[in-house]
Amino acid sequence: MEVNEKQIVSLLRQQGHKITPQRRAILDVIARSDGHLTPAALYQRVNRQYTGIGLVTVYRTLGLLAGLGLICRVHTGGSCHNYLLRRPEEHHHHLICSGCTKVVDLAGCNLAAEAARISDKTGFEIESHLVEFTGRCGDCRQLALT
Amino acid sequence: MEVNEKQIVSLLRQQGHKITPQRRAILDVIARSDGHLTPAALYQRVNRQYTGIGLVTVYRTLGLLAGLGLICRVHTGGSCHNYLLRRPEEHHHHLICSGCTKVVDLAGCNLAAEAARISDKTGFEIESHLVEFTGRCGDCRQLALT
DNA sequence: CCTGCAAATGAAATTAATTTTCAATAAGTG
DNA sequence: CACTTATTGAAAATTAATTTCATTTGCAGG
Ligand SMILES: [Zn+2]
Ligand SMILES: [Zn+2]
Ligand SMILES: [Zn+2]
Ligand SMILES: [Zn+2]
Repeated sequence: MEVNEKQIVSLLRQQGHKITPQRRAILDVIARSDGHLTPAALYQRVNRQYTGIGLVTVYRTLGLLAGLGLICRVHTGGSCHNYLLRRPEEHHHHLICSGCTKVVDLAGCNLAAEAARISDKTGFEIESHLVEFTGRCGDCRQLALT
Repeated sequence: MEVNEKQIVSLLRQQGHKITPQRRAILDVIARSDGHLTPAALYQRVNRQYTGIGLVTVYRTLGLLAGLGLICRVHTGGSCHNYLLRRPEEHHHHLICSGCTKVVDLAGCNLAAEAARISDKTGFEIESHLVEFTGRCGDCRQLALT
């Protein structure tokens, strides 16, 4: 199920990207890592085994891989420079336009059962959840047509 | 349904926070704003009507309000300093431990129907979605007991 | 095996967001 | 009114991420 290094390499080639030692090193470290890493943490790991691989290259490679859907990004809350929305109301979800960053509140949430299931399965005590849909609003789609 | 300024003020007082002119100004602007704002944008708006309110105070007030659940944060993708996870596989969701930031992949997703419904209702063309559950893992809960 | 060119790299500078520090100020209690 | 303590804001510090640009290099084509 998991995409292995060889597959990634051939996909990269297919897409016209070059296979550099740096990219190989990064892929290798990712392949042998568990869990998740910040770009900086990955940079450190890579440089424990290989030399002279720049942080910029790590950023660029991660961007490339994420863009191709080969790795995934996680918002780990923390101090992400988030946008703020007014209107408290109850818990709800968000719909964000990728064109103009307009945000629409989505009332209602039926994830309680799902949360309970996850809790049972994983032993986590679920505290909260975040759901965001991303898409293009009508306005932005109009603009794209011209 | 919405919490109004007066209610917020009394809640703040209840919690032992002081009601300063700065906080009033920020609350006032939030109350009259639509949609969402970055801290910087809010800062600008506040200073169009009031004078001498520092950006730091805006940050602090937003943090306070968000902490009390009176406003909400949105991750608008962009260049949030995200954490990265290995393992591509198919689309899936995440469960994040708020104690140790451990991330667990949650296989399966049954939000397609929901996405279609949202699309119909809002006119957005849904491109993707993000679901994150946050909770405390077994290990972190153990630690908390001591 | 060469050659040439576009893609990729990395050091350094830059941009940007957010947090910390700390002295001065002011809210609210009694 | 006075006192205590939270709050404020300017400036510095921290941190993350991107841009720039000269140099290097993968690899396609000969
Ligand atoms: Zn839009
Ligand atoms: Zn929900
Ligand atoms: Zn944990
Ligand atoms: Zn999903």
